[in-house]
Amino acid sequence: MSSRSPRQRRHEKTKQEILQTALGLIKEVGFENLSLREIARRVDYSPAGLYEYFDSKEGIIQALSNEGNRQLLEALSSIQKNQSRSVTCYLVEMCLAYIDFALHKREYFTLMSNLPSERTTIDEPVRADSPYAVYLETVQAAIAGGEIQIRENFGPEEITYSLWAFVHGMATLRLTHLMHFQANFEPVNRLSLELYLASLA
Amino acid sequence: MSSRSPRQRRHEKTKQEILQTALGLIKEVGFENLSLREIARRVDYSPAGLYEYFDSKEGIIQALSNEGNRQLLEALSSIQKNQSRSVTCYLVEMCLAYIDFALHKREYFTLMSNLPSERTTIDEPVRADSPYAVYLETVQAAIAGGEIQIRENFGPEEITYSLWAFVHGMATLRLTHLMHFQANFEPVNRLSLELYLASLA
DNA sequence: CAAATAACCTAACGTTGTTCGGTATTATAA
DNA sequence: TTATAATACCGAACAACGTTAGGTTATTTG
Repeated sequence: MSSRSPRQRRHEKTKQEILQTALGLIKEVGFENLSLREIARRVDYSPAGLYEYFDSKEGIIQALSNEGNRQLLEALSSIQKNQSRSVTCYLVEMCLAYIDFALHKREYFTLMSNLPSERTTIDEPVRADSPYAVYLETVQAAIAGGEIQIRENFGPEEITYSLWAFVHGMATLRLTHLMHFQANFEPVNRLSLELYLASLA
Repeated sequence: MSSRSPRQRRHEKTKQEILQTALGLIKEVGFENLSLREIARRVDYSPAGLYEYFDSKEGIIQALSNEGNRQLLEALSSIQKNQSRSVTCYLVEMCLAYIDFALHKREYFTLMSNLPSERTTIDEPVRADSPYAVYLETVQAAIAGGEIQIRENFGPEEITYSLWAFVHGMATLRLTHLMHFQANFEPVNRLSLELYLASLA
């Protein structure tokens, strides 16, 4: 698992320390105020020293985005396993889990929102380790089980996209326009999603 | 309409020139790379000179956001007048207009996405000149016409919110994650929205 | 033990947003 | 019309930023 040489181990360790510090800093001051120099101060390095571990500030952000993607993937996958009802029910829970992740790990979410997918065409394969893939898989299971019907120009990918857009909208709205709105959106979100999924049957 | 004194007129004019220059700059280099000094270079002012017209860089962004809000409002309102079918049909077109605005005037849209609403509670009144108000009005018309049914914990505001989240998700996804995806999303968006609205009947 | 590599720092460069002090220019009031 | 006040504008500076170059020390490898 960990690299053999002590040096490589130390390297990996401080790399993680830098990342965790950066994450905490984002939590404190927000993504747009993330400062490489402040990270350096907190890990007790000179600004230049960090460049031994990351190519640039953007590199740190990239690494954190990947980690966030991994965590979101994990959050979504754990839903699929822990329940045992209809597939559509899974779907709703997964959708709500997406929103939950956005709200409670917003340090990660705001990072990830700015990164484009490398898939440029419907013909290209879906990245297996993407949240989208998890949704797609579940939608396909729902179709196979007859819980969701496909239509003209509205196959599994289109359905998955629309669900993703729905929850992504709920999440981003909550974090931006509605950031100061005092209310629990979970019931409304759940109901909306259930209604939409019902219309796909 | 315009202020009486020549000085005030000139002031307003260069203010607009600054805003337009800033807008063009955002179009060129993106919001995150907007530079006050570069704006100053292009309008042939010293950086300090701009502070006679705006309190800060943020002030310029604020002004542009307001203008964007005005334009979005106009785009949405024009839908309502030019058509003459069912209210639900209006709604779909208005939703698609939101996405259209986001894609074709993304300089404005990206600005606006970062600004929080001042409404903090469901009890506070809705700002009349907000896109949300336009949607809400139309949803209420649809309810009054019997095209949409309200439910427990799912009144006009909740329905409007869910629609807004839906289209906002479609718009932001298209501009971030799916920015390089080569496809026309309009048919899928339309179909999704029609299905969702049908489930509200 | 020598050579090579990795780790780290100081100093600097070119940016950025913003403020201060001063100088013109224009409008207002006597 | 002239004195006073307000506006418009700029040069210079400040503090902060991301990044790079060059150099020094520590560690690993041959």
